[in-house]
Amino acid sequence: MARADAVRNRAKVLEVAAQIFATEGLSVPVHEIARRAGVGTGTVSRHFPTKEDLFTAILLDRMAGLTRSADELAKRYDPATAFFELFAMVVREGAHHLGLAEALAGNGYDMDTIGAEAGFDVAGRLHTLLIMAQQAGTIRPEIGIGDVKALMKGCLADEANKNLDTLLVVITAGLRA
Amino acid sequence: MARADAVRNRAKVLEVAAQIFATEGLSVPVHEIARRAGVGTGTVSRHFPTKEDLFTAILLDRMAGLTRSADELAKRYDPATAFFELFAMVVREGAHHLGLAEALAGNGYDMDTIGAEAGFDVAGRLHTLLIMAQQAGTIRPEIGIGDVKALMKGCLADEANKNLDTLLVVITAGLRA
DNA sequence: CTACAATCGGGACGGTCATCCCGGTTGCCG
DNA sequence: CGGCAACCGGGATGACCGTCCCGATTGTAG
Repeated sequence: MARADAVRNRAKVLEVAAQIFATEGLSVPVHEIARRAGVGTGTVSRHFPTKEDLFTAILLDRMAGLTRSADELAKRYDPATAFFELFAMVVREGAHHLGLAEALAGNGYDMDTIGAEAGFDVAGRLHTLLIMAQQAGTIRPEIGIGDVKALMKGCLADEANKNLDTLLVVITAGLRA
Repeated sequence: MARADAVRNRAKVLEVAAQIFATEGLSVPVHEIARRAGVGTGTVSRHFPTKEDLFTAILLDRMAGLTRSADELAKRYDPATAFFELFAMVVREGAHHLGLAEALAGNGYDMDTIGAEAGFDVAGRLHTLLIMAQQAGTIRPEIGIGDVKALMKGCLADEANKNLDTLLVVITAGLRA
């Protein structure tokens, strides 16, 4: 049985790391995370042998929520609406989570693979909705999932995040058939 | 009068660095650039005291061409057409120049400032065309230059660069009033 | 051709960071 | 309450990189 303090420390590290990754991105040193969590770097290393392990754990948590939302949208709305809603949801999530945005921007973390392996395949859900909407004739047929991801990255690149809604309007208008 | 070999070395470094930045991005070590140029790291350092100096020199060269093209477009076409052409031109330039794309994506280099100081203000040209096109009623009025840059980054984020034209069509359609 | 100064090469230095390791500590079972 | 195994802290280690420095070299003026 794991010791109580070990469980507490693991949770504390996870909580602090999630906060830091969200506000300051992935380039924060592990030592800094340990310091703010009030533990030693060794403690972080033991629970998450690699910095990537730590971030993956946090990522999966986020993606779990998105996947659930995706499924709800899919059954509640028509494909195109569900697609655009999910698109906006992912982008908004990334807009106030710097680390997530960086991961989406492809700084070494392959979110698709990570998510797919854990059953939280957000990209897959998006792709399915895209194809369905295209078959229904509501989204341009020549669009690929790669184009969609590129546009998502564009939204996340908006530093100010002030005009996110404007961008979404433009992109939505452009994607519609 | 500068020594002939110094001139040669400077040119060689510039040429090799441009090639490397284009194909492998900005994270290539300076030592590697020196090695491939057949010179010592000291030689690189002397001509370009900082890695940023080296990249800036290359950047300015690219931006000079873009600025010239921008001016031609502006006098040959109506604002909206010129805007979209310039947009496409910048994106295409970035598509086969990894370093340029990274700089646009904001990895520490402020292209706008660099370009403006040297008189190659691509962003400024783009902004002017945008406003003119908006006054002519051909582009949505709520768009800001920040939105435009975000969309540009999106295009450059397309790893495959296969569907660049598709993306441009989508974005153009979305931006039009 | 000679000598000197500009230039060169590449190793040294300093800084950053992720990961590993180990002596000290403490929760927990009996 | 005692003892041990699991756990803790944080310093040590090693990798990477940009920049600086200096002894060796070489172009060039005279």
